[in-house]
Amino acid sequence: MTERDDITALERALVRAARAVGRLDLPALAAGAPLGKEAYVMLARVDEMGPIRASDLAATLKLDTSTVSRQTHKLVAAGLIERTIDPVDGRACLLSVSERGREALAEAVAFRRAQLAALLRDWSARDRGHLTTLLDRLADDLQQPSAPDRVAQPT
Amino acid sequence: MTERDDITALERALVRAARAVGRLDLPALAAGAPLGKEAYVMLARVDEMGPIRASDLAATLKLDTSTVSRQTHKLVAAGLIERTIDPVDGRACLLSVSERGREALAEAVAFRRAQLAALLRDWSARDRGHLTTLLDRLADDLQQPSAPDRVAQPT
DNA sequence: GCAGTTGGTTGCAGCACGCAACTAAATCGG
DNA sequence: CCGATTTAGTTGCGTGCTGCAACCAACTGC
Repeated sequence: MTERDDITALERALVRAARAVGRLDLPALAAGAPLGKEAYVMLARVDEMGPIRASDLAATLKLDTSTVSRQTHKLVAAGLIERTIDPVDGRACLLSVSERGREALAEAVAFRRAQLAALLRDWSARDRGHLTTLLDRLADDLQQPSAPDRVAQPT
Repeated sequence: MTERDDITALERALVRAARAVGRLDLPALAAGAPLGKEAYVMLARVDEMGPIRASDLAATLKLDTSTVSRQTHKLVAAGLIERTIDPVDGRACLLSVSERGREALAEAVAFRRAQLAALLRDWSARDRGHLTTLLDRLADDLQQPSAPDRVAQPT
């Protein structure tokens, strides 16, 4: 029974926080954020995973390839991403962050960091670190392990 | 410098976790979840805030009244919410959860709890509690205090 | 070299959302 | 008490992200 309430409370907190985080982006854009949420996530992923195929990007983001295709096209059009043909496979393309993209990403990171720092200005470093650790672990457990998509499938 | 990296890491973890939580819903629906994310949030809010006006609901959810109007209409059509005219103001309506709605909500809560419990099955009660506390505080700080929408406005 | 597979793009549809225009009901001032 | 203004909610319109399915082009295997 304790665990029951325990999990329920966590679920509530999770939904609430996820919502709050998500809603942070709309006003941020109005306030001059350089990149929208989706562009930011995608650009950051491309940046950290080096030249990467569109399909691999889609896989790591758990998005449909069509969605990635559209988003990357936007980023290419904006000059933030470069697309080169994969030398070992003529139909694939390798995505990498351009110089402009790197700048935009740095700017976006700075903006978000400042925003978050302002919002959490009275948190202790200890609590921030703790939350970071727990969130990373949570994200890992939510995606990686046994049940990313399937939740209750006997296989 | 330490704080700088500290916040950056937290921001990354936050985005990742929020994304993971959000993406949990799509497969959940496929796996038989009773309520979509939005319907769930709205129904839960109506449940906890008793009979509530549409405009107040919109305010607490930080949504446009038009969005709330549409969503609640769906819920009413589904028989999960009852809409009565506010006795003290003929243009306002009071929303409350119907009996069917209460059942659906309970079912949804149970589903989500089970899902989460499965995903976090090897977490200690201590860590779960800690995360819950931190997330609640985070959600509070992200919405309530000084900077819910405006992020950098001198006022 | 042809059949089958795989990477990516595009048409289509669904959904949530915000803004603006609108209706109806309340409230205010004369 | 009546016209003017404000307020609660609804609806039209446009936008953005998303997945699915059909499609094209390039690779792979027999």
